[in-house]
Amino acid sequence: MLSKKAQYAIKALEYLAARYGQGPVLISEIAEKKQIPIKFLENILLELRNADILESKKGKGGGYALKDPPDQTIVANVLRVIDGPIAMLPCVSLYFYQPCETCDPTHCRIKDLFIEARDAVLNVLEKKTLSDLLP
Amino acid sequence: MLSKKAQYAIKALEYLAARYGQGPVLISEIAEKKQIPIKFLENILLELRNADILESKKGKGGGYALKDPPDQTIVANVLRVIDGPIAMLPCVSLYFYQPCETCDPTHCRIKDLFIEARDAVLNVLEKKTLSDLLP
DNA sequence: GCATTAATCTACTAAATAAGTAGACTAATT
DNA sequence: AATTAGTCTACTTATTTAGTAGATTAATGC
Repeated sequence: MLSKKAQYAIKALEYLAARYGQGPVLISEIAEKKQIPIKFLENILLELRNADILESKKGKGGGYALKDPPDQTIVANVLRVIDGPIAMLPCVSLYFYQPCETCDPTHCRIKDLFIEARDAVLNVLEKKTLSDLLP
Repeated sequence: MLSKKAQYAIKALEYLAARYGQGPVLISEIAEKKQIPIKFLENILLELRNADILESKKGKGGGYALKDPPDQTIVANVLRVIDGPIAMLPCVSLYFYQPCETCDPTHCRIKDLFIEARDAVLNVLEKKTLSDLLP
């Protein structure tokens, strides 16, 4: 399951995707329209900005905007920034790989199974972008 | 990510699949061979038994065994028993469905996306059985 | 250059879940 | 009756999740 944080992130990005090319959007506006606790949303947007998914501007006329066009912003990357690995086991994760201490590294059938599962999800989430969330 | 509990469950079941048809296996044997804390494993096996995935026998000559043959024991069901939903959002879960309060129920593009992701994983995990874990 | 606006940063707190443990109890054998 | 081995109830501890508070910094407009 995605965390609440990741769910909020997707909703906020959906909103920013709809406003893409129209200049910065206030955190408060996103929070109100998408019903997200504002201080929590601040943290989320900051993380997305530090991951180069968003850009921000301070002061009057400031706010947040997508760094790249909606069709360039890949859903899998968003989820990785907020929730970490998409794979179901550390030993089959592409971006958060960690070797498993117990299982035989030469050939593990459990590993094979979860590589298949991982590839199946990634085949969807790596191809989907924020533009797929727009009406 | 799967919980440690689910990872232990898979390993224990892999062991029991290899011993299928050879009578009950002791918890202590599984715990030792698969390097799982024994008291924790007790809880796990009990949950799997209550979910009709395992059967058990008390007293001397007792232990745990698969209820059905390895090729009838579906991995997706095992994961659901231990970790709950496989879907990434409550509103797209088949067995643990919960409506989302905020989003438009008539048509939600976020929902559509995560239905696609869910179907992709289930297409793997519903087809795999414990016999796919055997050598 | 000062006031205002709005994001940034540091540092918490509370609640829930994950991971594991302890010990008494029950059922089946011998 | 003694032994064996799973069952049940109830904890504890650590980690993560979800959210909050308040001071700080940067940009803009006058």
